[in-house]
Amino acid sequence: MEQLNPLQFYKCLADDTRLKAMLLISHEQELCVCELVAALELSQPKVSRHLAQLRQCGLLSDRKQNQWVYYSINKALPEWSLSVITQTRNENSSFYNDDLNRLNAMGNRPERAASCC
Amino acid sequence: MEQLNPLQFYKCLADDTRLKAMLLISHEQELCVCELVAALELSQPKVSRHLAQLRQCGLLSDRKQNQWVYYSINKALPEWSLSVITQTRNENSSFYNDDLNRLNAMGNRPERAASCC
DNA sequence: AGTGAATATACGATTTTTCGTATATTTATT
DNA sequence: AATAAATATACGAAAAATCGTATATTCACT
Repeated sequence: MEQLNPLQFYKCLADDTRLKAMLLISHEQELCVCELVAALELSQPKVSRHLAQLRQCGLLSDRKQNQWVYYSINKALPEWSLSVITQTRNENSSFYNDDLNRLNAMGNRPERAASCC
Repeated sequence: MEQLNPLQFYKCLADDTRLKAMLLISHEQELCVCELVAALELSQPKVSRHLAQLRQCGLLSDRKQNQWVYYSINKALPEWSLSVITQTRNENSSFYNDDLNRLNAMGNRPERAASCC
């Protein structure tokens, strides 16, 4: 288990698919693969591959529920990197706005189990 | 003249030479090419090429003085990106500390003209 | 057991990025 | 004018990243 270094962090953000996935997940708290496939209009293997890389580098966490895998921002990330993600999301909504619209227009989105209570 | 988009910004940071150059320049206000060559222990064309890319993308400004070209963080960058650079510099000093030591150990550094007064 | 949906992975091909080396340009100095 | 230092650029080679396609895996449902 090694500490995230800034070069590895920025390499993860330096790809259109990965950056948009990160910003969408940050905006929505968590998303499953099929939701990202719909939002980004990309093939399932492409999206899955990039998510696997983000998870391996420690930027994303995943949880399985039924047949779905939900990805979220890894809360154990260093504070500076969480802050970078949040600021990028807040100040660049036009960069991923079309994707967000497609996500909201998507039918048949999987239902989350209530987290508790 | 087009607006910096976050993907282009992070692509610029996703290279060891460019990221370290950015953090060192941010730390030192401005540096010339030969200072970065000494600090990073890299060839002059390699450093020059990466600095040209950072300038073309709008991350750096340059000014010429005598035979030297000084690079500094472009103050016209969007606030979020300036903040990302500053936070990355403040929270990752171990990433560029060896380079900073070599810079400080460098002899014959060019003298800056007093900026004014 | 069989089917279908959601996800992950393997592998070769392609594209993109980076690099070393040589050379051009500019400025100061002799 | 000639030389040297600092910097920039060109170009083909090498390395790295990405991709499409095929296929494997897992789980729910019948």
